[in-house]
Amino acid sequence: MDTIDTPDLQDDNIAATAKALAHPARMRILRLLARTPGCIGGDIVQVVGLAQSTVSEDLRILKAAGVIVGEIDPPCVRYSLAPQALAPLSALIATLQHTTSGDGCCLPVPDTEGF
Amino acid sequence: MDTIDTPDLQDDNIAATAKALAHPARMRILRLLARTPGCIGGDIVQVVGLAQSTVSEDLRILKAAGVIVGEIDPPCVRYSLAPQALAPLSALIATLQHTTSGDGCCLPVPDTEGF
DNA sequence: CCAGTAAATCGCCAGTCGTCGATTGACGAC
DNA sequence: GTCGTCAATCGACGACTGGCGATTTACTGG
Repeated sequence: MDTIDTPDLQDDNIAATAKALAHPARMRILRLLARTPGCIGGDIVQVVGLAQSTVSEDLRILKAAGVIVGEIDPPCVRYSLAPQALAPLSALIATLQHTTSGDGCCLPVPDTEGF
Repeated sequence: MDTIDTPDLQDDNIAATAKALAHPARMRILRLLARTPGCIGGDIVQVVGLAQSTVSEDLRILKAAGVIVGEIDPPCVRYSLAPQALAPLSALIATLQHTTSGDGCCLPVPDTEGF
């Protein structure tokens, strides 16, 4: 397994992506955006049930991690997923899963590199 | 109150898994274990270059998240990956990545169009 | 028995995170 | 010009995390 030889620069990037996901509220936001691409900030505030400022902060974090994008649509802002940002993390997880197991699902390693 | 989100109680679990990955040192440990299954704690301390107590704490976190297991081999402890713990997180990421593309796997993907 | 090694745990500190209310900024409507 | 709405930002607070050294525990070997 030479494909996983510590390219340390990517580690921080991947860790940042994982950190963006590592919060139930942000995960809810991502799920919501997966179901409803282009929904506006106010809707997200309703769904996650936190203060508007808190949700705005979470959206900022997700935007900074590159996993969502915001399109200004004058009264509001429409958010959507930017799933290509998940590719490095996905590749790492696939590598870890690939080492000793082939269980779970039908596809062994999804090729997320050339997405 | 909320009407359109998933009733999935695994959100906290997935967030905890992501949190365990969301740290460069722990990511290094996982990469090392992918390369060298069954290596002992002392080797991990050498590789990550942090204090023994810090590495032990990171190993505890990874163990608590279920992504590694430790087998006591009396002078030492041998650690290995437990990649099946990554499956829920992997499934979530796959869902997010495939919101608009669809896939032939067993995961139920919400119907969305427009990519 | 005691000594040695490896891992886990403890106590502490500094830094970051999560959350909130309040405020500000942008922009269309009137 | 003024107002209303929505999002972003600010300031503050408590809670948690990451890191370390020091200590304790568990087990083997003499």
